[in-house]
Amino acid sequence: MPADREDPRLTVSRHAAELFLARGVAATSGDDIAAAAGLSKRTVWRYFRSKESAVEPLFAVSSLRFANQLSEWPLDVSIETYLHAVVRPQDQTPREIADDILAVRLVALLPKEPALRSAWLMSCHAAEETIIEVVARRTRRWTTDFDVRLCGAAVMTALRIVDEDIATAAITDRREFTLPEVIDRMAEAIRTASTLPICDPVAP
Amino acid sequence: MPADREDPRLTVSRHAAELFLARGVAATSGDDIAAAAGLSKRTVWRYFRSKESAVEPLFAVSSLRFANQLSEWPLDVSIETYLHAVVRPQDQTPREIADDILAVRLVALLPKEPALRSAWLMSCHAAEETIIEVVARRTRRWTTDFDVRLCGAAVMTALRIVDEDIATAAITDRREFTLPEVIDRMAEAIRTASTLPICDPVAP
DNA sequence: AAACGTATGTCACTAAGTGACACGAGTCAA
DNA sequence: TTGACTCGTGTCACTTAGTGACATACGTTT
Repeated sequence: MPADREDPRLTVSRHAAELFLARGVAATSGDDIAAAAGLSKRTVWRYFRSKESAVEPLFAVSSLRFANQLSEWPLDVSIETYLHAVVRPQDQTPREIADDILAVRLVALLPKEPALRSAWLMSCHAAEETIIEVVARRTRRWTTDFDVRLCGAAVMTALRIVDEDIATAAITDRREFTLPEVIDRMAEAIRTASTLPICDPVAP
Repeated sequence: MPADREDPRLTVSRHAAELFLARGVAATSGDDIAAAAGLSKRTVWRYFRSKESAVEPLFAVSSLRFANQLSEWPLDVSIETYLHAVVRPQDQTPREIADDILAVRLVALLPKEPALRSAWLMSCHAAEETIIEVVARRTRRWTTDFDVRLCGAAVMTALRIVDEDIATAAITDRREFTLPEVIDRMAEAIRTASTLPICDPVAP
C-alpha cells in the first residue's frame, strides 16, 4: 500500500503563491491559477472558496508548522526541548525549504496585499483552534474553558507576530535566520504570551 | 457649523448586518445591500472591497469600541479606572445600544459564516494597530519594537476572545450582561494578556 | 459667477464563483 | 468478469461580485 500522497490543494497553493508574488493578487485570476496548476478552473473553485484563500494550505504547512506540531507536544517536556527536538534543520527536505521561502515572502507581502492578510488571519485562526486543544490537554481543562481559549489565542498571536517579524526582517532587511534561531524566538514568544502554565512539563 | 456627520459607511453597514442575519451571507447580494441602504450598487462597491467587509464599520464602532477608546487612555490612570470612566451605561444612546445588539448577533454568527469571520479578524487587526500605539505610548518605546507589537497583539486578542465569549453566551445561552460586567471582563482580560506593564499608571 | 474638489449615479464590462450533468478511475460484492 | 457505487474531475451555461470610464450634482473657494 502506498503512503498517502500530498494534499493536491497544497500543489495548487504553491502555484497561486508564485503568481501572487510575481504579479500581485489583483492581476492574477482564478484561470491563471488553474492553468499554472494544470487543472480546470472549476476544480480550483472546488478547492478554494476564493482565490486569496488558495494560499492557506501553504501557510499551514510552512509558517504555521510550529503551531501545528504542538499537537504532538508530550506533557513531560518543556516547549524549548520539544520544538528543538521535533523540527531539526537536517530533516528539512528541499521541498519544505522552498515552501518556507515562499511562505515567508508571502507574509512579507501582507502590508501591501490586504486580501492576503485575510487569508493569513484565517489560517492563524485555524491553528488557534488546535493550540487551544493543546492548552486544554496541558492544563487538564476543557477547550470551552474561557481561560484556556484566552491562553491558546494569546499563544497563537505570539507565533503570528514572530512570524510576521521574521518575515519582514528577512525580506525587507535581507537578514538571514538559522532554524534554531527561529525556534528560540518562537519558544520565547510562546513563553511570554502564555497566560497559563503550559510551557514546562506538567503532571501526567 | 454642524457637527461632523456620521460615516455613511456605517449606515450601509447596519443594513448589511441586518440582511446577513436575516438571510445569511450567501443569500444576500450586493444589490440587496444597495437597495436596503437606498444607494446605487456602484456606491456600495466604492465603500467596501467585498460584501463581507461591509460589516467592518459596525464591528469597529460597537464590538471594538473598547479597543478604539484606548487611544485616549491617559498615562496616569489604570485600565479599570479608565474603562469605567469612559464607557458608561447612562451615556449610551439608543442607536449605540442597537448597534451593540447587532454586532453581538453577528459575532455569534461567526462559527456558521466563515466569510464574516474574515471580516471580523480584519477589523480586529485594524484595532490591533491602534492598540500597539497605546502600548508604545505607555512604555515609551517605538511601535516597531517587537515586544511592543507582541503586547499589543496579545491585548487585542484578549479583547477579541472576551467579545466572542460574551456574544456566544448572550445569543446561544441567552445570558444577559450589564455594561459594567462587560467592562470588568475586558479589563481583566487586558491585564492577563499584557506582556508589558501598561495596565497601571505609568510615569509621565 | 466661475472654477474646483468630492461624492454619487449610469452603464458596459471583466472576473469570481456556482449548479447541473457527464465522464473516467478505483473499490467491492457476486 | 461484471455491474453497481463512490469519488474526483471536466464542461458549460449561468449568476453575482466588483471595476473603469464618464456624466452629473453639490458645496467651497475665489
